Amino acid sequence: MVRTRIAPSPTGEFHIGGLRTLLYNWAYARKNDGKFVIRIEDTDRQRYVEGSEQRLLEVIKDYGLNWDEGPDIGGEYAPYTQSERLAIYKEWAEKLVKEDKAYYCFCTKQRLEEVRKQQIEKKLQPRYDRHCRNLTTQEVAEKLSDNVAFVIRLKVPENEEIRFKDEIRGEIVVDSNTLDDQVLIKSDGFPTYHLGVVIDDILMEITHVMRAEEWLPSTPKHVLLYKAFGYPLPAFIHLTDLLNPDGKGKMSKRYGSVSARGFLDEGYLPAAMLNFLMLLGWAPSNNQEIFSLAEFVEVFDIKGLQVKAAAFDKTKLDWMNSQYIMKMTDEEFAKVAIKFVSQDVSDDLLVQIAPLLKSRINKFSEINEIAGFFFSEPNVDESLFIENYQKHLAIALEIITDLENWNLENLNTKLMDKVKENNFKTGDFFMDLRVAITGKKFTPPINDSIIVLGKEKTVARIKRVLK
RNA sequence: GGCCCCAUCGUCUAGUGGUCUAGGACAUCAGAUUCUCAUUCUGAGAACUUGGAUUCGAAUUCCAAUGGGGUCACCA
Repeated sequence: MVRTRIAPSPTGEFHIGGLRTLLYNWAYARKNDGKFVIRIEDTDRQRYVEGSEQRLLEVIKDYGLNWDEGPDIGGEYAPYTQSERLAIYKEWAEKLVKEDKAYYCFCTKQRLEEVRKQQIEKKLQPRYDRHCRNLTTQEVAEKLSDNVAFVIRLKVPENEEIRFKDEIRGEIVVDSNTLDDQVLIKSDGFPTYHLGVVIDDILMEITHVMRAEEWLPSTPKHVLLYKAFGYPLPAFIHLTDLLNPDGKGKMSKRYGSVSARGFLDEGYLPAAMLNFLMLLGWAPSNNQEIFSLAEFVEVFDIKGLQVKAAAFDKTKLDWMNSQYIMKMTDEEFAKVAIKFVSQDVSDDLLVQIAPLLKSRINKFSEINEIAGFFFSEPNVDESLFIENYQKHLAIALEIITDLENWNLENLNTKLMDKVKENNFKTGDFFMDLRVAITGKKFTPPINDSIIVLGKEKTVARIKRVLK
């Protein structure tokens, strides 16, 4: 049975790249009738952020995704929070020590720093000098009984080729001599990521480890650990990192929000975000662009995963989002829009203006800019008017005031009749009307807007301009 | 710097030795429709990093250079 997982740390907001990793893991489990697991890796108590775990779970739900086992719902392999599994890590690590695959290290932080400094001065690679690697059992026992602070380190074998297969990159070979004796258990008794992740993936029977490319360099250590514990390797799949829009460096806050929540707050639709994300680093063979979640699960295939890191270009995201917005019903549109409108407006009004806005916004945060004049009376800058605008407005006012059947078709014909009758330039006439009503030169169709706005408000706005 | 990964239009990508005068999408530009803007439609420009090797034939295989990314913690 396929079992995938994501293992986020509660250290802040959930990163958009993490959401993509989650999406692939989720889809792969769904496609293969497997299980998708969320495990909280909270072994760094320094960086722990209160409440972030809760927010993480919430944002995943808000994106419309779910999980089969996790810290909140439990499961067969509970607990799913690493800080609740400390005894396991300790036991497993001590077993490694007994088998001479790991060792106690009593070096102080100061000594470590000193060693590192000297290595750098001598232009050597900074790494642990294995000072404690060959302590006698006697020495270890003494220090332990003296309560000297310690860590447990992995005894990386010498002169060994470590091999593993990445499902999308092929075989990767690393010389064990380039590896440091990784700390497994920290002096506070918590495991490091490397220990925790391997033990839990073994215990939780994770079959496919799909994670970001940044983990690739530490995978050899994990391979060593799997071997040391005597378990077979899972399938490793290293997903490309997400790069900044200019392709320079891992995606950072410098170019805007990078949190999964942030994009929702900006007015991107969950389905559009997911659709955009699935195509960043994965492609189907048939060039299809728009995918529902269900379709994605249907066609998702590890073979389509990219090996080259992708730049996160918001331009295409905006287009993608606009596609989803245009497909919404007016009611769906209103339901989302109301969360972004800065004033109190009725649901009914939003449903009415929805058809005028759907093709005009890329994301919902733009709604006040494009539709603000529906919600409150705009300021009108007279310099926007064309010469002799009073004449245009006076005529329009007359027509609108006398209009009996308040509907678009009627308004269109009556207005156009007058335009022809007076030999106005159509564009100029409507531009003046537009500016008087909205205060802007770029707006939804003006007659449609007038119909929604109603006679009373329209008349008042024209009169206000005419004084 | 050591180690690891990678390299097709500006961006996301299709492409697994001949059908590639390299396809699609976004973006850009031009045109059509239109009361503005947008939508929609039509069209255009735009790429195989370089150098070797293998082969009758290479975007596709191999090697090297160059370039980009990642990683080198008692963080994940």
